[in-house]
Amino acid sequence: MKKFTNRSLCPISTALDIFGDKWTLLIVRDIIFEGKSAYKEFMQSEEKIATNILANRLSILEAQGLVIKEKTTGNRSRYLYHPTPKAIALIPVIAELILWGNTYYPDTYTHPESLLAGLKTDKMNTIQAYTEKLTARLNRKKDKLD
Amino acid sequence: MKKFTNRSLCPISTALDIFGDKWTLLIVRDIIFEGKSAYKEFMQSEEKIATNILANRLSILEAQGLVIKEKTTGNRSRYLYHPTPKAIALIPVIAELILWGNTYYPDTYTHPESLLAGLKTDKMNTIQAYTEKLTARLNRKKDKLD
DNA sequence: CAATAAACTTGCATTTTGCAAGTGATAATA
DNA sequence: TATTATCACTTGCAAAATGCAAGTTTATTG
Repeated sequence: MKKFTNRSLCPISTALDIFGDKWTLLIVRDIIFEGKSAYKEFMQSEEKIATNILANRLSILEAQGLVIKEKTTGNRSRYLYHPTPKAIALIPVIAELILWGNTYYPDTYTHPESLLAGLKTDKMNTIQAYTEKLTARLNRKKDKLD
Repeated sequence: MKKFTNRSLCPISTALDIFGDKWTLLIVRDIIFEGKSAYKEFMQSEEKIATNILANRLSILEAQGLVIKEKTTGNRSRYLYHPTPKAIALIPVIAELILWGNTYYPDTYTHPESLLAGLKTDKMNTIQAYTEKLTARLNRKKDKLD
């Protein structure tokens, strides 16, 4: 089990204490930009995460309040992982990562392709659009529970 | 030795292949925002990086073209690590990390304190100011060599 | 009700991390 | 000039994390 420790009161190191590894942000990417929500879907990503690592990271994301785990009934996928506002707030971070990555490794690309294009031509609006879309979806979910 | 592998052509995963760990970005933080350049200075950071990890990460940063290692003479510090444009281009990523971290962990703070304040009140200008300052310093260094 | 599938868990070898101690080269000091 | 100190590491080793394959459990479909 990966243990959680706060190494300092630096916001950067605090953030890295949570997702400073090779896998966690890829799961967030899948949830936020690819609309994935099932365990199986995360397993299918190109980077081939190991199943025990995925289970571990999902539990950390849940414990840190970045995802909520929903139990469904009568469905093939029995659990669904949804982003919280705290995860949605990572969109600007990931957006800058995408731009940096593609600047220095130009043969990289995103799913969907329009994401990278959008960030290049109008970063602010692209970030805002994704943020609002996911926030709206989250609010609809919340309304249903009332 | 940590080995470098490209897990996919995703710009995010490509970026994480380089600095997807708990330490690398903290070294970049020290270089960029705290003006550190000597091995000893990195060792003194609050997070207490182990000396073998620091040596390993510096060699990776150098190999990936994020820092250049300068040999000095007649000085106390015999080697100095300077950021390349590729490292300077990480400023927006780190800036967003700072904002995210401080939003969800409000008792965190930055060195210098003005950095966090600046990002909160005028993100774009703060990023631009740091970028230009470091780029100018880099160019002065380059001129000297001509 | 048997077979399939989803979401894990377990076991184990390999790799990475963390900690302490040691080393070699240069620089300051007596 | 000899000695001491400092810097930038390297090495050794125990502990933790990762990667891979196989197994388990619960629900669902034919």
